[in-house]
Amino acid sequence: MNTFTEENYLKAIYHISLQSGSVSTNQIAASLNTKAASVTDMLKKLAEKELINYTKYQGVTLTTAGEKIAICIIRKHRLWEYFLVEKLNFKWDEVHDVAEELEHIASKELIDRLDDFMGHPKYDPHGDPIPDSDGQFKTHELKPVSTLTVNESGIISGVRDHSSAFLQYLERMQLIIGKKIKVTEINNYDHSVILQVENKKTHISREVANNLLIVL
Amino acid sequence: MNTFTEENYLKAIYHISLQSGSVSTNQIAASLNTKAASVTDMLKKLAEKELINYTKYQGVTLTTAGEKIAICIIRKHRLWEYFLVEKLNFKWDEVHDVAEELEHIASKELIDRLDDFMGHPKYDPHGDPIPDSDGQFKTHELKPVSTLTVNESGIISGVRDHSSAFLQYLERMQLIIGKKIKVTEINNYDHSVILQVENKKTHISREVANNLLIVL
DNA sequence: TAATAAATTTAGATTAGTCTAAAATATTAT
DNA sequence: ATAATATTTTAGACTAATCTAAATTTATTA
Repeated sequence: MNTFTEENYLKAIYHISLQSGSVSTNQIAASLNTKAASVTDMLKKLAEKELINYTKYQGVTLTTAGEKIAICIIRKHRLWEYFLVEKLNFKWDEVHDVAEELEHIASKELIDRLDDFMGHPKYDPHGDPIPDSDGQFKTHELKPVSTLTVNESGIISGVRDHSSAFLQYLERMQLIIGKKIKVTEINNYDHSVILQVENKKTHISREVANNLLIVL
Repeated sequence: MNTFTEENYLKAIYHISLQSGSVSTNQIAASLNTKAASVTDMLKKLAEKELINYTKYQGVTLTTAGEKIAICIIRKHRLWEYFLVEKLNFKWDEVHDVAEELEHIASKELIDRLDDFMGHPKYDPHGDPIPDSDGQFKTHELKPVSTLTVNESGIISGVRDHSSAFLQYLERMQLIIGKKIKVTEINNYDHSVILQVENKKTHISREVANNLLIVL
């Protein structure tokens, strides 16, 4: 088996590669709050175990084996987040750190039973898809609110920023997963957006519109 | 905070001291499957942190601070065991190893909410008491079946051996927590015991009778 | 009570993960 | 194309936890 640290590196590489394809040493260091030198050491170790493809100075990609582990960790993370919110009444901005610990509990039996217990949820509390026990998952077609034009509408289905500051802001604004929104106005000057949410109007900045995701 | 390893040492010291008062280096080494030399190193570290009272060659006891941590770990272990059995349908002989991992999740909030979720259970699946969030707990007066005389009866309420072999044996024999038993015969030669359990008679060895605990 | 045995501690090494500072390589901009 | 800059790697050191082997202390027993 792999150490917590190895698992965290694989997960970080997976997440970064979803956005930028190949992954650099510095990106990993930034994402894990560590130093580039430490990352290099770990990359050698992971390459030795054939969990990543690594050539000096050229960045890394996950091997099939490495990706499988990364997805397994993500499955665990998201199932635990779902559990914490749905069963233990945590708020969606409070669960990340605890799930970071829980995701490293090894037992596959545990996570599959937890999945059963909760009825095989497809999305976690932030709208991210939960891989099934074979690592399969489907993301719905998500678009930032900022890509909508006036009169277009959609259903809030995810976030691009998972920080608790952002999540708390959304909760305060009642911009919650599952709610239907409609763009009623876009400010030409600062690109801020006015939304119709149920019977209220809500004004959000371009930055918020960029980080709030909907399905049409 | 303390490392997993430190927590495991404190827990081991706590458990051993319940049975034998003061705790020796070798007892700890045996209990943690490690070597006496490693234990000595850790004892110095724990003494440095004032979690144990330690004088060279004289064995150790927990300080108040150390005991508090040990009880907190035990609370977590037992609550998770309860969760695994009651909510996720694990068998009572399957939960120990997973709980050994789960008990090291730091969040106090998590464990208190888990406790709420399950309705503040007082005993874990093996009959061991679950400390409350202040570390308080009461053990019921447990006696081994082997201390009963003919015609005495009691309710199965705990075990002294937590090995899965023993737990599986008890399950197969339907000697399950909560069941009422009555001693109908004691064999003078090998001290084996015949029990009346519901409408069946069950014959158990002295060793089993020693490790099976009842309340009167 | 001295000799032997058992338990414990010290000394010195090892592994995993991390770090800083310096060296090597890659990228960019003139 | 080459100098300047940025990125990455290496070298060497540190901490936590472990180990074996040797030394020391305590306990036992003859």
